[in-house]
Amino acid sequence: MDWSIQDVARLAGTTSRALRHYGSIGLLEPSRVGSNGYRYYDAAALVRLQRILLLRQLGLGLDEIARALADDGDPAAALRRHLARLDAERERLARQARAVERTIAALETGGPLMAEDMFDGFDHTQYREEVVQRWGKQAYADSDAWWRGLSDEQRRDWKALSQRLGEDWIAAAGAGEAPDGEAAQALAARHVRWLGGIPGTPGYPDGPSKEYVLGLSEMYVADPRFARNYGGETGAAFVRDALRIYAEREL
Amino acid sequence: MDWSIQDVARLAGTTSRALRHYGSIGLLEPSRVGSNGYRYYDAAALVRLQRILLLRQLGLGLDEIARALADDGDPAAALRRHLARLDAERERLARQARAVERTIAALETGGPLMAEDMFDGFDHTQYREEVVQRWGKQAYADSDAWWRGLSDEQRRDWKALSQRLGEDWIAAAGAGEAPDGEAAQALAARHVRWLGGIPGTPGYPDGPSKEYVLGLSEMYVADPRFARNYGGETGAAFVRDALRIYAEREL
DNA sequence: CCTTGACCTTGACGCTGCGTCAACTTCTAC
DNA sequence: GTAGAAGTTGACGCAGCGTCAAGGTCAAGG
Repeated sequence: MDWSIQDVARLAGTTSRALRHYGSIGLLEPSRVGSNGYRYYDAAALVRLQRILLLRQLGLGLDEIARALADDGDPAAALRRHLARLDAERERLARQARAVERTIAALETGGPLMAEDMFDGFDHTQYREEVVQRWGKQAYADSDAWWRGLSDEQRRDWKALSQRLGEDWIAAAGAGEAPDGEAAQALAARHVRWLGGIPGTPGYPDGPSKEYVLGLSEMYVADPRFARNYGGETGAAFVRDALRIYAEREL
Repeated sequence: MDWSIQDVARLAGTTSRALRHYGSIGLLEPSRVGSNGYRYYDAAALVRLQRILLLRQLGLGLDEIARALADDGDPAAALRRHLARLDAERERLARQARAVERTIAALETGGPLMAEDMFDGFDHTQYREEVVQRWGKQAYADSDAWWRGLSDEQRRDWKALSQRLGEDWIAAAGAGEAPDGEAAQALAARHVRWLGGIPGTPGYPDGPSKEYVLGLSEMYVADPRFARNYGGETGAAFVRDALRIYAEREL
């Protein structure tokens, strides 16, 4: 008992083209192929197709569907991963929407700021190049959209927070604390939480990955623009050591 | 005073490939091209590039950016349209997320419902084919995701609401009301609001479009499955007439 | 038996916004 | 003069099919 490709498409509410596509990528093979090349599908194939279509409607990619439906795949786990992605995407869109709103407001009150924004942009892009190189364009665009979405007050708060963190690091280094000591490790934990609040950091929103923290801490030392925030080269080295220890222990 | 493609890319924080792409689609031409084929950009081009990149970071497509930056384009209007799209997309994702959550819950409590869901799906797809034909796959997928995202209680509520609407139509038709009378027009308004609550309807979430209402009302008459909900062919004709008048007047 | 029309096949381009080779020419500096 | 950096024009790749194109197959009717 089997059906032609058109029958199946109608039954399942999809198209014959999609079925051929699924066949060509090995996601759903016809149960039988006639000597004339016609594809035929049996009930088992239909069940599998229903599962595929359900997962598709929920927004999963075909490769993930394949993994989820494999013998050792776990559909529920795949769905949970997907849910996390959906939430992240939704947050991204929310940030972008806020950025768009503020841009509209700026356009309407301040006139065409889009040109005057230039130099701010240029200054900004000294960092951009590096961020993009190290962590990808998406990361930069995300964090930039996040920044644009903040209000002036929120930006002030953020700057103050960042500055206090820097000052505390400098103070700790100046006080002769040990990088693996309690004070430095507490600062490291604060630093990682602070990082986690920046969208676009790899691993957001679960918190930054170990590699990211390690790479970043090296950058603090290597790059004078960052090092300056932590009291120059020696201060940055202290930050790096403390972060490295923290990352190895906790991440 | 102009810059090479690499200079511009670095200054603006993008890549030479992107600049060439913008050139090839006519979005940003170099201000000058050397006899050797090298591209050079002047300050005006840089300003335009900054605008382009700003809009890109806000998520606009290149074609919309082109329109927004054209002489007769309105950047603020483009941004507002974009904002509406962002919100719609966010809602879509929210619905999809809810659907995913419920599917996870169903998977974990009821075991593998994904197969048993089949027949419900098959029954469902009697309509699917037509909905897809008339209003596109996206519309169907949206409304299906919406339906899956509802709780059992919400579904009961929805069904009750729909049924009451149908009963009220039948009652009005039976009472000999005129399609352009106050009672019928009030029902039509209710009907349109009811439609507007179904995601995936063309025009959602602003309310259904006039064409959609007109087309749908014809379908109520033509298709016995829908006509049944409104008291058969004569009842459906009454609904159609009332809706048509309402649509012409109000939409 | 032949035609018509519905249904099937494989193959290939299109969409979005570039990243990423590839193969070559040109400029710059030593 | 030559290495190396930077420039050029193609062209493929990605996700998931939609959409021709060109042609073979099959059931029904004249």
